[in-house]
Order: sequence, then structure tokens, then C-alpha cells
Amino acid sequence: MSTRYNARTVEPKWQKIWEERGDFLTRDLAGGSGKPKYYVLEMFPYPSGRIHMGHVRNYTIGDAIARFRRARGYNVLHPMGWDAFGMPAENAAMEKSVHPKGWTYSNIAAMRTQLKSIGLAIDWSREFATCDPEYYGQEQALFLDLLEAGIVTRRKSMVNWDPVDNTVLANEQVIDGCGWRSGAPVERRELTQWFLKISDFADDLLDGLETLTRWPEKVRLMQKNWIGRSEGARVFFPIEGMRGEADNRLEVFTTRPDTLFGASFCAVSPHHPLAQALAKDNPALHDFIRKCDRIGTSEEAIETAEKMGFDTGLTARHPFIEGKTLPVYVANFVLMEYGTGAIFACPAHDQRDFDFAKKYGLPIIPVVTPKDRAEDPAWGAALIAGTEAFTGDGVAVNSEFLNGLDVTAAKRAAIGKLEALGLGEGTINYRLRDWGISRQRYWGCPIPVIHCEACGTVPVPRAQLPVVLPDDVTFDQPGNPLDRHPTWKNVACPECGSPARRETDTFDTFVDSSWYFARFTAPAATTPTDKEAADRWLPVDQYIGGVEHAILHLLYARFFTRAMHRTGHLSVDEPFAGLFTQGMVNHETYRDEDGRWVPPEEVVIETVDGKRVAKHAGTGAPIRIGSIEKMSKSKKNTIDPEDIIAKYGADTARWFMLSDSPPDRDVQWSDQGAEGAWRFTQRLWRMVSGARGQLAPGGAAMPAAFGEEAMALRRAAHQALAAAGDDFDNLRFNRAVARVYELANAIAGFAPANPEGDDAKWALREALETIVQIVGPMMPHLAEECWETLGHETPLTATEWPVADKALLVEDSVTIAVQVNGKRRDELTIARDADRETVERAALALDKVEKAIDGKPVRKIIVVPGKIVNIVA
RNA sequence: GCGGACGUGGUGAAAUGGUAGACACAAGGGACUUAAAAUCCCUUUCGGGUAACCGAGUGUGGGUUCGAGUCCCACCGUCCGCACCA
Repeated sequence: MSTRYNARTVEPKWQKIWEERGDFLTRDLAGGSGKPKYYVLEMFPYPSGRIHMGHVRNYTIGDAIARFRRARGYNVLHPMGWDAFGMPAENAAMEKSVHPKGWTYSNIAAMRTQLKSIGLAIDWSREFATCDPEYYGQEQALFLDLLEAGIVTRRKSMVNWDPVDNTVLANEQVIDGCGWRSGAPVERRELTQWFLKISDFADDLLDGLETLTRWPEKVRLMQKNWIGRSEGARVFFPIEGMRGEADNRLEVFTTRPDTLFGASFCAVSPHHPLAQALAKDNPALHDFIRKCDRIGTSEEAIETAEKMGFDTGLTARHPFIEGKTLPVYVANFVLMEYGTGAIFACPAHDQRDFDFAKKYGLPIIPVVTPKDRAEDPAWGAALIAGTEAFTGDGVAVNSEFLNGLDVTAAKRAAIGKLEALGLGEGTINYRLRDWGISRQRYWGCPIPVIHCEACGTVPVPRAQLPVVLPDDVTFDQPGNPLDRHPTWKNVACPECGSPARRETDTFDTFVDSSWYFARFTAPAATTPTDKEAADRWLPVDQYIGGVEHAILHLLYARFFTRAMHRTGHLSVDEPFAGLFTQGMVNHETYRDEDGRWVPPEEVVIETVDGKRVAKHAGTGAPIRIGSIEKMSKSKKNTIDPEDIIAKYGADTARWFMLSDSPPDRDVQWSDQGAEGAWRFTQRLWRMVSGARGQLAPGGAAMPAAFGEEAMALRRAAHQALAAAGDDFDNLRFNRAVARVYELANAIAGFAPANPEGDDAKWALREALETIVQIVGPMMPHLAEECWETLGHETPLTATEWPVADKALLVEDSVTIAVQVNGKRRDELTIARDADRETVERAALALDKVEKAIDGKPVRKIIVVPGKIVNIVA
């Protein structure tokens, strides 16, 4: 028997056995398997060509869950696919002259091989890529259903425009306001685009969050804030000084109608119709708007840009104060997409308004004060002189009929008055905007619509689906190849037959990922879903992915599920019953003396005088050890999982990923950590393979009695089993790993009085089998090899999770801490079921306790059974 | 700018409001070995003390509580998202 565990031969061996046995193919008989279903899904990867450590972490977590649930008797669905459309394929096409299709599919092939080498318990028979016409054709069919259901609309919206490359840029392609390739300042342009009406579902998406009890609280909160339901008012400000129409009024949305008496100006977005109309014969305003348009379209860019305003010369009449008018500005910080694209500003009680007022010398009128400062004129003066607006709760002042009311009551009163005057109304506004899904790109799902001059926009007839992407395209110039393709877009109108034009925009790739989890339940169906299969499997019981998807992807998927429910494809509203967001994988960074990043494999680290010192492996030049950061190509601090798997095996990588760091927190990859994980694989193997002669035969009857050491080992095994099962249930793999170490230490330290006794041999077998079974979901190859070595013919993968003996989980006596005045002074070992009085007496009898009490009268004794005694003296 | 999270030894961390530092990594010492690797054993929060022991300690400052790493308030720092990256 070899004492060394060789992952290189063992891992492929078991992968082959699992595949041949079909262990991970989901039994999906229509009649049901008799087992409860469990659908575990990790966010599917973008096929960049190589897996990275983040993938290893994500898929290891999901795999451990899948294997654990399978062992616990669930019928598990654990599929895999590819989020295969998107910009990187087009960038590769431009840079390397490869076709996006060939590039993507060869990447998928490479990554599939890599993923398989991790030993994932995946049903590969369900695999698909979103760029398969079989998939995106069904997506087009879905879109037509949504169109019919009134969930789709078409309207104008802004894009980033690169005036040199003549192409639309993604936000990430805009760097400091300039195009990433051309370097030219980006402009905003208006295009007519397709939208999904997610905002119609705003309330439903908000309410649904309450039901997602197995989602992280932070994600639910982020979504809630993103949807941003706010109650407020529309206020109509009559406009003066506008030529022409007499009934001109500016409609603003505000969440603070209670501060109307503190209004000092109104402001509209540069894209507000009023601003656009005025700009037509006001060149200065036109220039100002163009200046605003040089900021990108992202909210971040707009909100961090310096606040700029342009006085239109118009004035708005105050709804409450007779004769008072407010100047109307065009301001770059007002978003056209939020509310009505126009605001009234109360600088005293809104920070942005405050900053703007200070910059342009506009009045600051405090109208809300903290409750105890209402009579204090100095408070208002300090506010005006200071740098910060007061946005807290308080009472209204200087506000006529609102005076003395708190914020909530004042809002209500102000709305009532507005409604009575016909100058406004209470309303609910959402921050959530409709989802623009048009992309002016080739490598995406074609939008199945035809534009006809006579008939308008006409859906592609279903019989003609899928609208397949043409292969003969070139990427030698920027812009959308579909648009300049010589023939593809020319079609006959399905309605009138006259020459028409295909829509050349493609879908946002978020559309692809908004329903793939449903498609996995019946990946070959000739309709988007097989409803029966979808109903059987959905919702996903456990979804796992990075926090970076907390809002967009997860919100879109929730919306899409509702839309698919409404169009008859699904019966559920929520796609993911359980969500887990795992942390990132980080690594130290290294730089040479010239500040260039150096990859870890070129760095040698030594310890000199207790300090870690790095030098270059080749040249010996000194290297500076930098901060720990998310693995990224730009900082060269990546570790290739393939190298790790080749060196140590997949189980070591998996074990490392699950050890130490809680899965929802970032983990730092380190060579020492990997070495440590690898050493444990060897240790476990030695433990199992070296124990042969000291084990009871497999299946031997349990002895009637156990010696003290054997009993202690049994306790350790059952306690570890129960705790690890609990940890797996709660995805606390790092704690499960600690249980395994504890049990391993107990086994290693097992020194029975009579090692040849049946009880010792039986207990040792039990402990070894238990540790192997706990390890199974985490290091499946090693566990299988150990399981086989222990004499089992059925693979561990097909073996049920053992049940812990409850009688072995509790100890007879407990150690409890004894505090005096909240300070720990001693501890006490006492019978588990000792009553309160016994515990108190024992605690008071301790020398150290007596010393600490120091003769003072005992006022109170708190006894928490099994935990602590606190004596208050 | 807005929204969200996180912060505990040299390091990763553990701890239903109840003994802070389980478990591991690193480091130091020792055993085994001709030697090395591997393995095994011991020490390891900080300060004082040979020791028993004493004092301090969970980013900072307050608060609630018999008792706070955990709950509340303010601040500091780091990270994530911001609608066309996936």
C-alpha cells in the first residue's frame, strides 16, 4: 500500500467512474422520483477561455451543496451552461481577427475541460450556451410573448457616443469622459430603443422581497433602495416669461413638499423638454447643454460631476406664497430619468441644493428645525453660514399653515393644500427605470422585429424563428456589423410584403441570463420552457454567485420570472428561493523597483528576521510586497487554477476554497494555505490507509460495551457529524472544515488501553468512515478513494449521509464560567442537569470568587444554565 | 455624490447578548534522520512576573445591559454596486 496519495491518478479515475455510472444525471421522471427535489445553481460563467479562482470558489461551494443534498436523499438538479454573448467576443474579433462565434465556442470547450477537472457533480447532459440558436431562438419567442402582453415598449433614450469611432460605448468603455479606444470626449446621443417595462412591476418586486427569507438581508435592502419607492408630491409651478402658450407650468416631483416654503429656485434636467425648447433660440443655453452632455450617461458620472447651472431667465410662481417667484435653472445634477426631470430646490434641507445655492448665491431659507431649536434664530443663521443642509426630522417653521408640524404631518398638510389649490397632488414615485435592452452590437440575440415603412414595427412571424445571426461579418471597423451587412437586414414585411428592414440591435446580455435557470429544467424543449418540468423544479432552492450581481442580474431575473408567469411559461414569481453571495478571491500584489506588477509565479518569498521578503525568482532583484487585492489581470496577481490542480489536485484547491474564510467573505489565496490544504489531503489518506490492521471488519456488529477512549472517540465522531451537517445546511463550510480537523486530531490522538479490543477497532472504523463522509462533499475524489480503501464497494457518491446518534452528542458534565461583576474569575465543572441552587453554591464556594467578592454583600446572582454564572456584589 | 457591506493575534478566522482567539497558516523550540524532505511533540494576543498570578484587549469615541466582538448613536478606514462589463 502506497503511503502517498496521488491526486493525478486518483482524480481522473473517479471522474471516469462517476461519468460511466451516470451518478450526476438528474433522474427527472415525470411521475417523480419519490425524493424531494433540490435545485442548486451557480451563476453560469462567461466563457472568457480560462477559469479563474473565483469560478473555483463559486462552483466548489455549489458542488459541496449538491453533493451534500444528494447524500441526504434529495433528487438534485445541478446543471451548467454558458453566458456566451457579450462584448469581449467582439473585442477579441477586433484585436485578434477571430470570429466571435469560433472564439466563444473554443473558449467553452477549453473551460468545460477545466471545469470537469474540478470534479463537479454536474448534469452535463443539460449544458447549453446562450449563443446556441436553440436557446436564443426561444428567447426571441419569449420576447414576442412579452410584446403581445404589453410588457415591451419603444422609446428614446441616451447612449454614450464616440464621435471619432462613430460607435456606441458601454459605460465601462468611457474612461474619464473619453472613449477607451479613440480617446475622444464622449457625447450623449439619443436613440430609439426597446424597453421592458420593469417599472410596471415595481411594487410587486418590492413586495416580493419580503418573501425571500433565504436571501441575504443586504441584498434585499439594496434591491429595495434600488426600486426606491418614495411617497411625495407632484407640484405644478406656473411659469412666467415663456413666450407663447399661456398655461405653461413646470411639473416637479418632490419627496419633501413640507419644505416648499424654503424653496429658492427650480431646476430642470438638460434633457427636459423645457430646456430643449429654450435651447433652440438660446445659443448660450445650447452650449451649456452640450457641455452637460460631455459627461457620460452613468449616474455615478453625473452625480460626481461638479454642479453646474444655467439661469434660463424664466421664473416659476410659488404655489403657496402670493407674488413670490423662483428662478428656473437648467442643472446638470437633475436626472431626466427620475421623477419628472424637474425639481424645486430647498437648499436648507437638501445637500445638493445647498451646494448649488452656495455656488450661485441663491437664498437659503431654513423651514425645518430640530424640535428643541424652533425658537432659536441662531440655529438658522448657523445653518446658512455652514456647509451642511439639515435633512433630519424636526418641526416646520417660517411656513405659515405648516408651522409647528413635524415632517410627516407637514408633508400631508402641504399635499392637501396643493390638491385643494389644484397645484399638485400626492404621488408615489420609483427610482426604478424601465430596462433598456437594445444594444447596437453583433454578438447578441437579434431582436425579432422588422421595420416597415408602411406597417411600422412588425414582429417576426413565429414560424420564422430563430432569427439567426449571420456568420459573414467583419470587424475591421467600429460600429455594428449587422447594420452594415449587405443583405441580412433586407427582408419583406411580414404584413404587406413590401421591402422592409430587420431590427439590427441585439439584446442586452442580461436578457439571456434572466431565464436560463428556467431553461435548465427542460433544455431541449421546443418552447421556451416545458411548463411541467419548470413547475417541478422551480424555484431554484439555492442560487450562488458574487455580490456584484446583487441588484441588476437578480432584479432582472425576478422581473423576467414574473413576466414569464404572466405569459404562461412558469407558475412561480420568484426564481431563487435561496441566495448566497460568495466573496471574492484576493491575492497579494507584487511590484519590482520600477513599479511594474510582477506575477506571483515569478516571486520567491523568504523570511528574514521574522519578516517576509520577496525577490524575483529569475533575476534575484528585490520585489516590493504590496496590498492584497482582488485577483485581476491588470495587477497580475492571478493564480491559474489549472496550475494548482496540476500541482496538488482539484481536491486541494477545493479544500482551500472552503477552509478558513467564511464563504460570503473575501478569501486570500496564498501558497502556504494551498500547501496546508495539500498536507491535509495526505494526512487524511495516511490516516485511512495506515489504519488497516486496527479496524473492525466492515459491517461488523456494534460491540455491547466501549472502553473510555473508544467512547470518547465515538462522541467526537458523532459530534463532528452533527455539527458538520448543520454547517453544510447553513453553508458554513469553514466551520465544517474546522470540525474535520477536530475529528482528525481526535483520531490521531486515539490511544485506547487495548488497541486490539473489538470496541477500539469498531470505534476507529466508525470515526474514519465518519470523517471520510464529512469530507465527501468537499474533497470528493479523496473521499471516494478512502471509502474504497475502507472496503466499500458502493461509491461514496451513492451512499447516504449517516445519522448522528443523539445520545452521543451531550456530555454529562459541563464547564461554566463564573464571573464576579461581569469579570471572569474562575470556571466550574458541574453536572449538566445541576439545579440553580447547586450551581450558585458551587460558584460561591470557589476561592477566587470569594477573593473577588472581597466581603461585599452579594446583591444578585445570574445563572445561565450550561453557560455562565455572574455574581453581582 | 448616492446605496450597501465589512473592520477580532504576525495571518485566515471562531464565538444563539454569556469563558474572546475554536480550527488552521506562519514563526520559534524539540524529537526522528548520516543529512534533507516528510512526519510527530511543545510554545505562540499584548504588558508585567521565574512562576502561581495580575492588568489590558475585538478600528475610534460614547451609550444600553448583571454581562457587548455581537445591540444603539457618531466617527475613521477598506471593499462592492450605480442601470450599455459580465
